[in-house]
Amino acid sequence: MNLGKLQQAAVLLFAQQGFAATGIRELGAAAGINSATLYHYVGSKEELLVSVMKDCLNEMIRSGSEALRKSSEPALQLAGLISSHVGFTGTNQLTSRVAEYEMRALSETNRPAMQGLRDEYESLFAQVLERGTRVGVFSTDDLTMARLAIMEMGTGVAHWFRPNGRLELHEVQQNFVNMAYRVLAADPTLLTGVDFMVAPRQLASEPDSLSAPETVP
Amino acid sequence: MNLGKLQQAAVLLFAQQGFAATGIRELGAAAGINSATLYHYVGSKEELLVSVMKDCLNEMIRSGSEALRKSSEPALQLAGLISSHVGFTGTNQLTSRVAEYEMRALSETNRPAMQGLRDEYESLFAQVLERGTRVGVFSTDDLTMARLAIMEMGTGVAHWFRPNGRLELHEVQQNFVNMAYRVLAADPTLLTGVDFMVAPRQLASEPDSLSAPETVP
DNA sequence: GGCCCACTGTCAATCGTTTGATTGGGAATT
DNA sequence: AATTCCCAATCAAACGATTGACAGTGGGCC
Repeated sequence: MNLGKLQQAAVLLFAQQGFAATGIRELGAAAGINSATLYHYVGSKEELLVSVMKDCLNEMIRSGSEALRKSSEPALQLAGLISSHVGFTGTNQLTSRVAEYEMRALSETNRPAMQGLRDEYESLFAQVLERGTRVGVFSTDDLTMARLAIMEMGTGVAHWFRPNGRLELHEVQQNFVNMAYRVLAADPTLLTGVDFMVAPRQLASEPDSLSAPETVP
Repeated sequence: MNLGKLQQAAVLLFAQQGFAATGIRELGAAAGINSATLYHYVGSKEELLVSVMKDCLNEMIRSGSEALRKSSEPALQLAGLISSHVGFTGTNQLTSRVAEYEMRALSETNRPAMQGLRDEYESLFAQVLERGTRVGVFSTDDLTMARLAIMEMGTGVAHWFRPNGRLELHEVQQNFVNMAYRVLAADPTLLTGVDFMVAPRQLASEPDSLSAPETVP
């Protein structure tokens, strides 16, 4: 037993039922330990959620920043950033869903810090879009709305992507870069022959098998 | 006191803290009644959630279907459908957020019916996109992903739109239609001089004042 | 002998729900 | 018009169950 295993059990249950609806006895049972033993690994139920969210957001920021460093051209930076975003979201579906949905479950003690990380991550997109617009590679009626729309559609990948499904993750990444380019009226030929793809890392908190409820299609 | 007022109080609390984290005493206090009185209006806490979700999804389907009937041209139908979707989401932010987030809170008794309504709504988009692609007004690498992306970015409006903010709702509707057209490589001149806009209705469950937590920007 | 890890058992608090009693005003009957 | 009746609306109180949390205990392992 270790924190990672506990996080996995927590993420699975939090994603399925929500933080508030998940009891610590349930968490313990899923992790194979007694509910009291849980307090040897984490100080409280909320602290467990915080550890998951912190790991998630930090990795998103790290991966996104790494993507930005691969080029100085805004259009290519955006491609890398979206590739990172979609790749991470597809690889860590449940964890990123928990990090998105359960922000409201945090107490006033922890929320500002987590919201700060989220804001920091979103600012990566804002910066790239602003620079790209300034140098003229992007064109939109409203840059703020374009940013929100692009981020949101990437985040949505967590809701429907299935490994071993019709599409490989790298295809999804590529396609979302294309769609974002269209939204921004960016020149898609800028991408030819350039490797902007970022290989996503799987978090310790992400359950291996996606035993999520599956209404077989 | 009536069901609508109760729904409003419920939606506000469910949107802020989630269904599971909201107690019926809290619900009663917010509605100005005793927790026991609540059971004269609804059979259970879950039934209260179901009534909200049912009203919400039914109105989304009704409004979307109405938009489709205003034209037989897929590109214009899509414009109306997106306008309806964004308009509804912006007008009923909290209600649609609850309907989206709290699907998992439903018991096995109620979830299939609600999920069925959601599927029915999504099929409106699928049909229009499929027809538009068939007649050649839309062009995408992957139609399914485009549909998911377009729907998701519209749904995201519930997360950031603020009445009396920088943008009017009709501007947001227009802009999202434009962005969807770009994603689908549709000809924007098809829209000139055509009134595809759908006026959104406010649900009884939607709280009037958006007294949501506001970290003043 | 120490040091972890895991257990049992228990705590007050809160959960969703039900009960029983009380109100007030409109409908029905006299 | 006066009286009786009814029923929706409301309440305080309490139900058993469950919650998050923790103190205390013991069994392995070094």
